Amino acid sequence: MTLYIEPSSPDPIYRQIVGQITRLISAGSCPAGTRLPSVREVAAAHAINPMTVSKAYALLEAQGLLERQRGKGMQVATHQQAVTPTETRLNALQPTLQELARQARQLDLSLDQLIDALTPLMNEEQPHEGTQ
Amino acid sequence: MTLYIEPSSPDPIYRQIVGQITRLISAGSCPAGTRLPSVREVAAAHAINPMTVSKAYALLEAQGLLERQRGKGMQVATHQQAVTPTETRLNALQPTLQELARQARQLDLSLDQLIDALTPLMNEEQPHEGTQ
Amino acid sequence: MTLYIEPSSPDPIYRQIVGQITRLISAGSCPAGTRLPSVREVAAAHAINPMTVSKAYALLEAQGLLERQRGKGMQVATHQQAVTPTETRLNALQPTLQELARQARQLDLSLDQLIDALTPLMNEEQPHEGTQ
Amino acid sequence: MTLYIEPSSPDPIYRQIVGQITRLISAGSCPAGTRLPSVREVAAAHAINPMTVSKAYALLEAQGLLERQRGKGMQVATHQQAVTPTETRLNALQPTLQELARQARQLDLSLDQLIDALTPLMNEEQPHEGTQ
DNA sequence: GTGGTCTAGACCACC
DNA sequence: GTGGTCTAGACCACA
Repeated sequence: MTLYIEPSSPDPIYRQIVGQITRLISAGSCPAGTRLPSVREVAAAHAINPMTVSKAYALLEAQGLLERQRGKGMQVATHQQAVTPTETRLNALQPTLQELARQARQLDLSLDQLIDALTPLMNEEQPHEGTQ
Repeated sequence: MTLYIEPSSPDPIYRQIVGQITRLISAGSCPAGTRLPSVREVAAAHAINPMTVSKAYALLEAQGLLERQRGKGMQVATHQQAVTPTETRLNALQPTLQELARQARQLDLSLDQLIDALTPLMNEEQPHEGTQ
Repeated sequence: MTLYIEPSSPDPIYRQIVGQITRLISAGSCPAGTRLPSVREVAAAHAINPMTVSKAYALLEAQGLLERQRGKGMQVATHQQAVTPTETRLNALQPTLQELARQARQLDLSLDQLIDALTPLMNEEQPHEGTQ
Repeated sequence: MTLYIEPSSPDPIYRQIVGQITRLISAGSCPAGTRLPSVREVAAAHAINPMTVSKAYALLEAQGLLERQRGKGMQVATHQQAVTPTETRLNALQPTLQELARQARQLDLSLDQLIDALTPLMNEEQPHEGTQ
């Protein structure tokens, strides 16, 4: 459960956190019950405001993905499915896919060119991942 | 040079305009010297405030993509290359591509699954849109 | 990083701000990372509308001279050179120099006359100003 | 009496015309009675709007520098001094000189550097001159 | 007709 | 606290 924050990203830090945790859970990388790093840990590790981390956790709790254990921090909700079905995970990717397709069309780039550009990005050994 | 505005999009109207024009220019759809629709035209056509359009144009001018012709409106900067090379256009797409790859890896989706999801989006006859 | 505004100047306030900050940065007076006074501070200090300051900052950001730190204000872009080389700074002065030379030639004034007129202006202790 | 127009200059076309003619007259290059090219000639020669030329001529007439001869165009006012004294001509240059000094100080450039940059501009054989 | 400038005010998002 | 976004309205400058 390592998070990667990009402070200069166009999308806000709290949303980066929400997005990453959401995806890690639905991919099954964090089984139900997994303990999350504390707000302070995350804040210190990335030199960001604890309020920002707290906001992200609160949103995830409101969505039912995380559970708060008083005095012990947050954990992945126990009633979480083991793994979200592939179709559901693809749906979660739709907005980004559509955004990409839109920009590619405006830039007059073909599907093949897209695939060529995407392939190395998917294959390369990434530390883990980045912005969100 | 038709613009498509999505007022309810998460990203602001002026940025939608900036993004679209930027891509249209680099795709070669607007050769150097092309006249842009007037601030008032765009504003009236999309029922938005002229200031919003003006702001987009001012930013594009600051970036050197547009030039002002006093009393005659704005045009695509004359020192603009006819068409931005494919490589450059692919570079412009990098942030979105990386974002997609990161999300896909976090969701534990494969390159093939990505391609399958992307293909229909690139092929389908898009009605016309362009959030950015 | 003190700004001097001349509300009655022929050139607009936002452009005075843009011009001053641009020159301060290229003279090395504001190393990369320097925090800028907040929009509201500047607006209050000079009794001008915050939007006017904001516009100047937005343009400087579009030119890549400033960076936004979300929730913390603006700073001089980190990829900014420590000090712009003399040659570059002289280049920034070229338009004004050429303008001067043109006018002087039309007025049938010699280089020596120009220098005599310029010398006191460069030596005098300037109170503080900066139309742009 | 050749004019040089720079449509993309920051200062408006009509002001370029006014400035050039004013300076040429005060330098003695256009003795009293010299006929000026017609509004249409100037407009056609520089592909600018006749209204713009007309506005410049009207301003010069209002200042007493030009006289309108009905049906025959404009000429340099007959009561014009042969040559404006040097001091007066230097005064006309003051705004540009001050602007230059201000920018140079903000750019942390020295008087000597200014002179070095100015010297070639004053010596070079210029077609005649440019913007204004 | 074109764009520009500034103001005032309301509201949002982020940290 | 920071900046951002948009609106509405008034007025100016330029061609």
